[in-house]
Amino acid sequence: MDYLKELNPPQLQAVQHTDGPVMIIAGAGSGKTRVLTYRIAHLIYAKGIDPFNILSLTFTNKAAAEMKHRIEMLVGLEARNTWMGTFHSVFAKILRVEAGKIGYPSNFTIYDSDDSKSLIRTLVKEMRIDDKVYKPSVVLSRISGAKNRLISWQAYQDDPYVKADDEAAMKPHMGAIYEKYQKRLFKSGAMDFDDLLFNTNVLFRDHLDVLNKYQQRFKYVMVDEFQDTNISQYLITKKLAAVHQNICVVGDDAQSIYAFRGADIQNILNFEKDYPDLFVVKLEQNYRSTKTIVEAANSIIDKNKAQLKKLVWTSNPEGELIELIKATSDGEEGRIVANTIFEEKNNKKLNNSDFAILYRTNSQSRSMEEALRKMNLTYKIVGGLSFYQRKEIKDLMAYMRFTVNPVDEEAFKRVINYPKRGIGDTSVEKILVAAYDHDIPLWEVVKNAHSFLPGRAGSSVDDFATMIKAFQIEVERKDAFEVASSIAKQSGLLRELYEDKTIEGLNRYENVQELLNAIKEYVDNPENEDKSLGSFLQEIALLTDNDQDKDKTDAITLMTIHSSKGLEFRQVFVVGMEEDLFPSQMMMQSREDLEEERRLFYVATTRAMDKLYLTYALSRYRFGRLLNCEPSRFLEEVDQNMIKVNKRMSSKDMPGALRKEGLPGAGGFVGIKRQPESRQPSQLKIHTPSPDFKPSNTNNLKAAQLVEHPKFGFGKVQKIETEGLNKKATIQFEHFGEKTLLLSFAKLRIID
DNA sequence: CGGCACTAAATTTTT
DNA sequence: TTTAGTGCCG
Repeated sequence: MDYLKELNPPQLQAVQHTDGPVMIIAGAGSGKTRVLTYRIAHLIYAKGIDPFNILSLTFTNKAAAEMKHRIEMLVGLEARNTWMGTFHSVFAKILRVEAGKIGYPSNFTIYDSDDSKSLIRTLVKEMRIDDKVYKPSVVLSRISGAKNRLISWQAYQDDPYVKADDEAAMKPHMGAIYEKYQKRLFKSGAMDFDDLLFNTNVLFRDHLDVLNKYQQRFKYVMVDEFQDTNISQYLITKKLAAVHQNICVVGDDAQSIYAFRGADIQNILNFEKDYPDLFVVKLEQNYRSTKTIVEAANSIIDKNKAQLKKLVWTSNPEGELIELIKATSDGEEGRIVANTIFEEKNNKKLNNSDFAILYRTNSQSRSMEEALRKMNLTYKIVGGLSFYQRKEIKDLMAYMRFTVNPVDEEAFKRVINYPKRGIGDTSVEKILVAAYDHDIPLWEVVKNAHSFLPGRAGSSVDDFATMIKAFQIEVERKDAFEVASSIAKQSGLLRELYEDKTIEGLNRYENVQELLNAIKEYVDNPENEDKSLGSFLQEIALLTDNDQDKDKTDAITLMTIHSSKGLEFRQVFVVGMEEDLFPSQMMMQSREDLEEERRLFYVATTRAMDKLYLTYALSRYRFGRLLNCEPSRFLEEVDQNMIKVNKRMSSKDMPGALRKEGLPGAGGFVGIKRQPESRQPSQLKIHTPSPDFKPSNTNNLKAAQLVEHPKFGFGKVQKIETEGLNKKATIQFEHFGEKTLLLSFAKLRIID
């Protein structure tokens, strides 16, 4: 077969070894997507496998779409029948079909993290506990962490170690919030992102007939970006593949950048244990980048201790040296980048789309945008504040959500008094309390508002209910687009925006129109069989605008390094190479965190095909204040032979020299010295944690290590045990005796 | 109940 | 710097 000739030997092995468990370790730029698509094509072509029996899981909708497209080119339209999508979207679809089995309505709402946080905020308020201690984001990430490890709220509360940890962290109500949160979600007919995976696990655990159905269906299972899977995801795939054992995972431990979200590199290591007859292939030849870039990237990742050994190499030409650029301010950094792109475009006859500007945090896009605009360079921003996070979009979506699922509390709170219809906070509160006290569905209260709310407010709610009922009737008869347009008009939302003649108001109005266009597109797309509003909502909940990149215009791409994974560009600028920004200060709590940041840097550098630029500024606006910055430690970690310092810099300003002597003044400002290496607090405090206490990542904690616990003080690790999914450490504390703590939750600082 | 003015917090990454 | 949340007054 022709297509097999286009593959190198390891790639060929990966494609042809179709049966049994397979792990493909794919270095950056090693043709991973090609292998995956060819493998699927091979299954269909050569092995005669029905596309219906193939499941491929990815992490982003974009990756799924891209793969689908490429397979279609190889195999033709039949490829549409393979199941391909993100973990979240595939299992949301399955859950939608099977929802009744676990007590959910099939039109359940999917809460995004804003909804989740808002719910947590109300719960904390209701419980009358300190909202400074129980910040929504903190609580949510704790709950999310538990769910990713498949710890239910019951298990959470039953575990004495978890309790001890929460108490030690001065957050004893965490378990109670978790419980209320889940119950409230259930009552609202809603699942958050983590529930989609958690509940799939529950479904497969409690309904073997359902599990069996999908096991039979998915004879071949493939997982892309395997290094980013969390335990919950891993167990789902493992269960699905348990019968046929045809599971193929593709990943690169060097590109694991989502540990903060529960991704667990252990999955890669465990994989070998779970499948003893595992077939492993390493793809090590890089087809993307120049020798310079590949070697520089290798020199970076070499600094990491935790990694699988592999040797990425390329036969591509040497290429240009990496350019290191110093700017005095973030503004100047932007101007230099814009100028350089302008020159390179002219010199090498490149398109805008050949360039990418990558940064650690979304907020850095601003100075870049300004500079690009001044040079009249077209750019597009990927990610950032999502289209779907805009208020006006969320408002209209909330109307639609509430129409389809009128017990959705978060949607209710958004729309009940917007546009203004004279129903204030007190009335809303009364409605919610009524539903809560009598334990009846929210919608029942809204429908019979007059019996709970006398007078004006009551009749306003009645009118509101009448309106929603009218929408619901439309949902029965019309497609998503017709209903959505009708909702936008009848609710008064469109009028409200139309009357706002400010520029932002105009923008908002246009955004709503854009959403309606998107719905029209959805309805008109023959691939979508179910054109109901409910179906659309389900789909849209898992979309981010990273996914809708149908831009035909030739534009420079601006995005975070995280969202750049899997992409490539001729020339790449990695900007903001500064200490505390990249590596991020928020991340710098342990060696593991630093290694994750370093992998992120590795991902950034390996996006470049021809040329890489690293830039940093000596000062930068943050929180509206001008701060002095220091070059990133990562700059020293790159093989210096691969770097040329931009002319603007004299050689004595090399980052190495800079770091030792502090920064020369930047426009009159004196560089700040890095925090003295204050790892060890010299004096032992017993009850109160050290002032600089920060929990370490304890994944690799070993016996005999010294640790500090915020409540129990200092201690020595006696032993580490693994019990199911959880690792426990027995620690002998200096003043508190021996304690056993659950590592996934214990806040421990490793003292090295 | 709604609007205005003040304060506090946010900028780590995403399904 | 910007946004979101809160409190006070009409």
